[in-house]
Amino acid sequence: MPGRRDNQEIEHFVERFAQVLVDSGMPRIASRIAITIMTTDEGRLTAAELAERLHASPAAISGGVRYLTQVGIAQRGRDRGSRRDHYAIQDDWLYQTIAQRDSILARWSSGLHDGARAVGEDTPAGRRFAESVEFFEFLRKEMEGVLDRWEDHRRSRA
Amino acid sequence: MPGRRDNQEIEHFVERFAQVLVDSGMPRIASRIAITIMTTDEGRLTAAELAERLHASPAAISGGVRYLTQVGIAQRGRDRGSRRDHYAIQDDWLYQTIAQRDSILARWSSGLHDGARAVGEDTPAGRRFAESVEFFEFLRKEMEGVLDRWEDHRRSRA
DNA sequence: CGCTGATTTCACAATTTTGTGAAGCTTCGG
DNA sequence: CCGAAGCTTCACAAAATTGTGAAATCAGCG
Repeated sequence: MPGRRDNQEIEHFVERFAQVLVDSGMPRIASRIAITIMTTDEGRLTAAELAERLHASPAAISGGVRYLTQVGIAQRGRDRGSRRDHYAIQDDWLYQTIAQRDSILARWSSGLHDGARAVGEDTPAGRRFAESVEFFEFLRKEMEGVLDRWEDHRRSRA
Repeated sequence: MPGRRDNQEIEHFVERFAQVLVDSGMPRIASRIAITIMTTDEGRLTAAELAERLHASPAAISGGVRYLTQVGIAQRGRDRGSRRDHYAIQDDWLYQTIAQRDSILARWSSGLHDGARAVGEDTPAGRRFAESVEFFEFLRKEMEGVLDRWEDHRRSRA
């Protein structure tokens, strides 16, 4: 029967793509949780469902969702009449994650600025640092534009 | 005496900025090596000099420079008449590092594409994945433009 | 209120990462 | 060729990360 969900294939996908996110610095359990939720049509799961699908302990789920809610990727919620929390991700959480990279670029930029000061702005090494600062500042400005254009693109498609 | 190199301040800077790179996924020792070389006016150091400045073993240096040369950040070289290799970084190694992110975006994109297939392209979850694929493909195209504009900007300034 | 199920916290175990010391290999100069 | 300096490799130790089990806490319902 085509169109039937193949849970084993989904599990495989989750583990594989989780590694991609882990390589980008997201904690493993948080990556697995976020992707697993993303594979559901509703975009939400309870802690117990997550524990079952991921073969992980409630403690691990607890830690993972804490991370995800703190960085704004997931929100906790609870249905009326239920005792279980559920966790939902925004449809555009990957976009949000990329958008938040601006603060990372800022960190690089200011770090490099410190480098220029440390070695002396008027030295060859200092000029090398200054050049890098410029590059990262350029990047930050450009990324703004890129994200704006994506918004336009997306809206114009709807 | 102003303009004198303050080695202790430079050491502090190296360790601090190394953490920034580590958070972006670069191995610690490689980060420290790359930044230390960057703080020299010549843009190059020998393995022995690196070991001394970083208080690290020759083995650690060996592993670090192997990483750096493999990813194209540093090149090994040797002066005529010397027995020591030295390691140099490109002035634009940070630019190169960012430019290489394209392959990372590609990995995300293809991973998300797999996700759409795994859950079924015609499901709500599948559409969510498809949207993300589009976003990352958009990003890849835009980044090309951004880097080109940086090149122009840089050239026009020289 | 007190019971029950859900979630969090905490100490610890398993795993992974990272760097060291020592031995081995390579290369160059004599 | 030989000696020595420099570099690499390998087995292991130290440290950090990550997830578990069990106990504690919390929340809603009767």
